[in-house]
Amino acid sequence: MPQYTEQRDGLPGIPGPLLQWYGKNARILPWRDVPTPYRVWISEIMLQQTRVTAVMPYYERFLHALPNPAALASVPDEELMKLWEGLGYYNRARNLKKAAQIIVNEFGGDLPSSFDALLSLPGIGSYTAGAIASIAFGIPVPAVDGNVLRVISRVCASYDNISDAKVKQRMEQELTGVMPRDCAGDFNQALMELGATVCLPNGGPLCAQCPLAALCKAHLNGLTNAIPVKTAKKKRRIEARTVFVILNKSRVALKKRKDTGLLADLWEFPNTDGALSPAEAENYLRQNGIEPLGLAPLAPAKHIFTHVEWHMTGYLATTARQGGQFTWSTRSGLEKEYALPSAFRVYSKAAMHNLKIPRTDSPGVF
DNA sequence: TACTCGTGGGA
DNA sequence: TTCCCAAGAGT
Repeated sequence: MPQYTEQRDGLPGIPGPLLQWYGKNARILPWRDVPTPYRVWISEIMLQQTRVTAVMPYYERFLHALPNPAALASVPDEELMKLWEGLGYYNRARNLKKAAQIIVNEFGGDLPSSFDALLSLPGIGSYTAGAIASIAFGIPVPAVDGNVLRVISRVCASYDNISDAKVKQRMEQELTGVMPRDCAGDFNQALMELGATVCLPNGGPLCAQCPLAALCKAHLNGLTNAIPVKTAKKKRRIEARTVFVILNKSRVALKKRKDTGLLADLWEFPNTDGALSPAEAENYLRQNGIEPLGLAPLAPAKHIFTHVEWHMTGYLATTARQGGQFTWSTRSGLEKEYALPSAFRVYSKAAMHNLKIPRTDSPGVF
């Protein structure tokens, strides 16, 4: 207990210098412009495990297409996925829609203004509930994300494992005690901003620029390299797959993924386990109702997910008939209609390239 | 608790 | 190349 309170006694000194620093160094971001509850909500969901630069091209487009909870609640799933295409963690978008339906049906169309009600919505956990409550409603609750865990661990020189959920819960309690009541949103954003731009991970903190350097125990004791402590990540497994770009005139074969697991319910090019030889590839096509006229190998490709790595072999095939259990998409459909995950990007490019100029079915053109 | 769920950028 | 990881949540 003594060591515990001693570790934490630096926290009350944080708000003053931190808020002063934030006043001068806050980045100009689209979602900070007009922080309405809906806009803050959308931004916070997009930013989960996702960098600011990745969110930028999606945010305004999403807000324009779906400007309020009612619009989000009634958007067709395919349109929703297309808006989210390439951003990853697609369940975030599905949970947005589910939550919007609850907001419309149970909260009169406006986001609820209490931490607990926000927390009850799909896709909103303790961090996001705290962020919306504080930034959009001014409620003095913490919003502890990876940045905050790192910053506070270093300020306190704590060797607690920040991967442990209990450590996060404790930090939320402690921050509640020092949270300025009149500017909770700025305080939370300032902590995150400091983590994102100054108190960088992996031995890269810019302590010379840090407003908390004078009271940061990790900095004062040369421990910023060792803190925070985090559980090592598990190694990825490797899966070999063979992907088919099957063309018929100006259309390409697509298939909808199953509704569970990785990239659930998104679209894909027909593909199967293993690295197939040309003979095996031709066999696969016939078994799936495709009589190939031409078959040519495409460049191999790799796609890295969090827990899996796809090593892909590709084939470009032409067929005289739109057979098989496939959906045949035009170039326009590929661009505007079907949500195709980034994992298939190289094959999408190959398809687009070959759909661009209609040409005769000849293997020689590849 | 441990695992799943995407993607892209930087060291 | 390889690893880390980014404004996490759900199961």
